[in-house]
Amino acid sequence: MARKQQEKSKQTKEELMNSAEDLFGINGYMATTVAEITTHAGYSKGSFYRHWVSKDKLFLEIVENKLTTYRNSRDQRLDKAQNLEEVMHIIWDFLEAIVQDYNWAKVFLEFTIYASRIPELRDDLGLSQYRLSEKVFANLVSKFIETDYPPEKLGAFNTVMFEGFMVQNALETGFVDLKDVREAAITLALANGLKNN
Amino acid sequence: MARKQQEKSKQTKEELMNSAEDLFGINGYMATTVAEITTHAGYSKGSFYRHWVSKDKLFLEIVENKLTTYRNSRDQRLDKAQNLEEVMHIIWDFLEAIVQDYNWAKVFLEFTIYASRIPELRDDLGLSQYRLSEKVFANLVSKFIETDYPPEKLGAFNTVMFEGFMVQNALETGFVDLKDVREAAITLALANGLKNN
DNA sequence: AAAAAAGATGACCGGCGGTCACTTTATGAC
DNA sequence: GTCATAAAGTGACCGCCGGTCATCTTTTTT
Repeated sequence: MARKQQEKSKQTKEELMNSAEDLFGINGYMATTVAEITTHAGYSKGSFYRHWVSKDKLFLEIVENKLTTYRNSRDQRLDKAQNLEEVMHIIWDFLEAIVQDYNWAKVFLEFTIYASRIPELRDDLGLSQYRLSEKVFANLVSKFIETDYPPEKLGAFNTVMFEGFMVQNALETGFVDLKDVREAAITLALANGLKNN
Repeated sequence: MARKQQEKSKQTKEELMNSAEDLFGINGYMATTVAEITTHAGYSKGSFYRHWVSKDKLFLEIVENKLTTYRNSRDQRLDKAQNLEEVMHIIWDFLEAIVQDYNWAKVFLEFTIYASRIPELRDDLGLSQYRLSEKVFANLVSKFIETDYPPEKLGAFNTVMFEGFMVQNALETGFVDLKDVREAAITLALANGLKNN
């Protein structure tokens, strides 16, 4: 059995991922170098490429792990929703949890913009496991929509407003906070999705 | 008189700016190199740094020029606005013009996210000549707001939704288009800013 | 015509993501 | 225990980036 080596390899990969997660969260994607990631974890630069083919792919793997975690905690609560407003609050609790995780949402936004210029990476990010959940949002709200407003648009406005907020937040303009945006998103959803509101 | 030299210098700078504007619009900020900008304009790399201290500062100068142009055409129309909905349409005509200019809004978004990690650059972008006009928007809408909803927030939601749309647009997710976002922004403004709507 | 000033050049620098020949360590057959 | 094999780990090296600067070329001044 070559178990000891496999375990060591797995452990090294985890140490590198944790190191990367720390550094990306603090300094952002671009400003974090591969050499910093490996040095911070106690390895040399060459070790990195035993585990990932590029810095980009490591990032995608971290994103996938994080989003999976968030989605699990979100989905546990969804059955309890009774109306459109409650669904919206669960969606925004989910989005708020992302913001509060180490500035991770800011890093994700940075990577998203960067990736949009690289065709292969943009295609990767279009896959559902890497995206905020436009389609899931659409399914969630569709049960409670009373009008003929398209649920996929109503769902997508959540990501539009969330990502717009992230841009403002990145620049620290201070005009709006997350609570304002959450309220605005709910106002908009109720205005479009309910009759007589 | 050293006029001939000054004119030549001015012309070179303009040629480099035009070259940069073309290439940024096509390939984005990061992917456009200084050497490409100078070669495309018919000069060597060293010439660039006679006119700007960095690639960043050139970009800021282009942004300032562009925003000044947009604002002028926008401000000519503002006196005619009679109510909140008309003001919102003028604001969104302004934002729409930005999108339609060579994908420039996408490039500006890319630069904004990049700059947010660099303190000096972030401070520069916070200055009004480089920003979409949260405060101007606030002044515009405040005349027609009937509720006690803060006008600066109502104005800022325009930039939030616009920049959120830009992120979606950069990824080509295709869930919402600019018309949807414009309508949503107006719905939101009327819901928050007018009574009995 | 020659000195001075300004414009233009490209080799060079440190640092980046990524590569690869090499060293070190663990494994398993004997 | 010994030793061949394979996997883990290393760091010099590559091409390219933004930015620098000694040098060359052209224009202006005297």
